[in-house]
Amino acid sequence: MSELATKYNPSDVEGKWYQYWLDKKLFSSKPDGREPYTVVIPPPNVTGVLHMGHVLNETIQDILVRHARMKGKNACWVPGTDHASIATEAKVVNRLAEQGIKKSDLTREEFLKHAWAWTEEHGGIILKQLRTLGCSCDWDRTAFTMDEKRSESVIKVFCDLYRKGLIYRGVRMVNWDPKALTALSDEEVIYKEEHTKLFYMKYYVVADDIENAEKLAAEGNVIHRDERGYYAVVATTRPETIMGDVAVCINPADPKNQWLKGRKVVVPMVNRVVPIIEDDYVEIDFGTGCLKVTPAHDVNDYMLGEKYNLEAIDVFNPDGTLSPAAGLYVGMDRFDCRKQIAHDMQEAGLMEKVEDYDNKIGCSERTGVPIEPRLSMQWFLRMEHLAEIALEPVMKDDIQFYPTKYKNTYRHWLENIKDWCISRQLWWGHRIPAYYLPEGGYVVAENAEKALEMARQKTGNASLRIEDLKQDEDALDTWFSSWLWPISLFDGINNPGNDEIKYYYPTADLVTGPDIIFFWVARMIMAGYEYEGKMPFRNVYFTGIVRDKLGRKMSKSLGNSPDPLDLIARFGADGVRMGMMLCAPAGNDILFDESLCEQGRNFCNKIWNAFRLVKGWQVADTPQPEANKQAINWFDALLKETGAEAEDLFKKYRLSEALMAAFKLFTDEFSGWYLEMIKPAYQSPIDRATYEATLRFFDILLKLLHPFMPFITEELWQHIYDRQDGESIMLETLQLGETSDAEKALLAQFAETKQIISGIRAVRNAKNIAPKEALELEITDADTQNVTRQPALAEIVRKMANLSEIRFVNQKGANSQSFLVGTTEYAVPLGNLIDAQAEIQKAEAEIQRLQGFMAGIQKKLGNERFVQNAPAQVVEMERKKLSDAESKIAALQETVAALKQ
RNA sequence: GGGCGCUUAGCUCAGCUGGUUCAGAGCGUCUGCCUUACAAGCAGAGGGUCGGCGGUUCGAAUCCGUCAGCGCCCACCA
Repeated sequence: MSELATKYNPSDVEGKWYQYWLDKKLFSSKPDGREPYTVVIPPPNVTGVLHMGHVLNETIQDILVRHARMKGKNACWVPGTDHASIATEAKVVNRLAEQGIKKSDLTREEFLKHAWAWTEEHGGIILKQLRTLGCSCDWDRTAFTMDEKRSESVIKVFCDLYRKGLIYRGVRMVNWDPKALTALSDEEVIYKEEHTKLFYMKYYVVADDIENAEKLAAEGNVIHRDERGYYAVVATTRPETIMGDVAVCINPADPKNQWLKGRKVVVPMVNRVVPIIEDDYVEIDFGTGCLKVTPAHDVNDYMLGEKYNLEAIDVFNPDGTLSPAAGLYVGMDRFDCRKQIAHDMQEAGLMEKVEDYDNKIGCSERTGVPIEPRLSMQWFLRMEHLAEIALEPVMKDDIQFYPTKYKNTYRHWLENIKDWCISRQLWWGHRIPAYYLPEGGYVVAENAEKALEMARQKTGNASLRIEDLKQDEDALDTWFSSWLWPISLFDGINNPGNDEIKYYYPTADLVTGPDIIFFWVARMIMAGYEYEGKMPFRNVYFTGIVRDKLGRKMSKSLGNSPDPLDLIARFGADGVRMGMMLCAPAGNDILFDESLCEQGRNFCNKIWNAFRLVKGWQVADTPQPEANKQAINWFDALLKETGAEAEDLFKKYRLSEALMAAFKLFTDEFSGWYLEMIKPAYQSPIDRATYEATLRFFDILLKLLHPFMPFITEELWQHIYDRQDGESIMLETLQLGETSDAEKALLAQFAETKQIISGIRAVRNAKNIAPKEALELEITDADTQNVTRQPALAEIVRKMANLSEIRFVNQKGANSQSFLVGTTEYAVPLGNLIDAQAEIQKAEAEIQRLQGFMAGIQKKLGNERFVQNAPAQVVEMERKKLSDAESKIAALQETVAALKQ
């Protein structure tokens, strides 16, 4: 190790140590007597590839897991992937399309064969990528939401909820994705702002004449008439749905439209005669106050349809083209139809006007296409009960959210929850275990055999065969499997109360993005209480969204997302991890910039070089200098103090601050101060006691840093001492203990010592004196408690500031430059380098400032209400400030006097 | 349309229930150094009337009100 390169090369060590950890099974966890610490990975999509969001998320988890492991806990981080039904199915469909195969030409079995092939080909790539990041997952536990155990769990839970009456089937208005050809849950719809048009269309009134037209107009009615007759004007953004119109609705209190009450109007183009109905749902001030009612294609219209018993005419095919029921434009895409019908109505004189309009359109989260509200038969899960059991634990902080602001979001959702549409018209997923009977009706059962038994019982027909039953074609929503993840990973659904679930559940921390708080977090809490009677995790750490330094979301289309593997290749995994963590306060968005990784890499290099220095020393059995002894005591105290600070930050999940504390400890305190204090003169050996203490410090520092930077810390830890095969820093524990009062005093003394040294260096800098040139220091004799009265500290000051002498004097000589530390003045004699005039000016300015400062305090102390009301401590502090300022002024006045001589 | 959050040095952020010498950190900037661990470095310095206004208080970055800007979430105005 004595001929180490001056620069750390991560690629030399990362692969080596990861393999070592794997070979020695260091990530593996089995239940034992230790306290468990469990984390389940938010399963990435099985066919996904690593992006910066993952890097953030998995780095945080790995830090927490490694930290817990080093606290002596039995850490278990379970990895796995999600089948991501709709996303994966879409990818498979696309690939098949490239090969000229249409999904509709395949049977379910054939399609699934392709899907599994795809999954095997691409599946798990992301898990391999996590290894390059250093993630310490127990890979033997790798699970998949569609593997055998997890699938069994899902089906079992479905059946259970069905039997409890929480799952039902029915025709409802659902969010339909015309591209994926499936229903979606409300959570899978995202609203996008869009510039559209508002079309004002003429609905002619079925009446030759309107009696009292003038009187009605005088009362505020707005009556339209042209050469063809009277008409109502209906505003819509979706003219292509008029073929499904079955009524026009007005607000009964709308003065503009009183004249329409009880009348009938003709739907343009289709010439259907429909009634005017009245409901106060309609906003009087929107458009013309006339709403066309299309129960099959709008949630609210559906509600009106139900209320007034109107027919629902579905004018669209599942793929969003016009259906035969439309009668017109059959087969045309809904958006082409919109343009066409608008044009045709314009031609036919049926369009009053067209305005620009900004609208929010619900789009499919996965395919991006606008959602079509559509009536269809779906499976739903009732949520009232589940919402109820999931709310309180979060409100009471049994489950703690970081940051807490998400509690509000969580509560709001649960308090306004709607039933969960859990069926998807997809093949890739868990098939709904409902079996339809030949004579109608269905049974729900874990498998076909059980279903058959139930069917025979239900029908009384003993000759019923399995082939007579038809299983539901639909699959379950992906989240219907992932909501069981913390339980199903330990097989708690299939084998309730087994040793693993008893030991590992509830898990400790969940790390995830706030974007899936409803999709996943809330539902895991529901399932946790419903099936284990306990919370699934104690803490939820919500990460922010990774953005670029301009604040833009990272995306493929913007091309602003760096490839994590490329970053790792350039900066090392430790460098990337540190770069990520430096900008990652919980819950805040992450403004990521490559230069942060550079900082991480530089820090690795710093550690590396500190190691080179220490390991390069010759060791001799010489007596230990007193100064070294004190430096060691000081650094011991500092380690304890910083260790406790970092520990506290860990508890608060302020990981970037914990890292910063460790970073500063290593860079500033250890490298900048401690090593410089004890560093032997060039080519001189170091005494053994100091050397060994230094190795011990290095060992502790590496442990402190290990959760953040696993690779370099392992590499160097292995080289500090001779280690046994199988040993690893990740298995070490770190206990530093409390700082004693004596140590606190020592820390204060060193703080002062450092200030003196910095003061002298500042003088050097200001006067451009080379570090090699030794200086002298004068301190007033009156300061009997000065830290430099201690020979060890004086020695340190001498060494670090390159002084030839420290003198205690009655009166300092002329021509010296001075500075204050606390209330003590330190003077550096500089001979003719001193510009007396400038020094006097500086000192006088400082005196003036201090006098102003004193005046303020005196005023405060002169205020009776302050002295009466403020705590004694605070008043005392003010008095101290006052007397300190007085001393400082005295010292400065002395300086001025000396300079003026 | 509701709700939540944010606004502190050039950038990213700490500053908890108001009071430890006229506000802190990292990065960047500036100055000087190729000093025999590290120029991916060292030493030092500069930089903020804590978004605006008003209030409570002996005392406010911190509490209250209000305005402005930004962000997020929820919501059935076609």
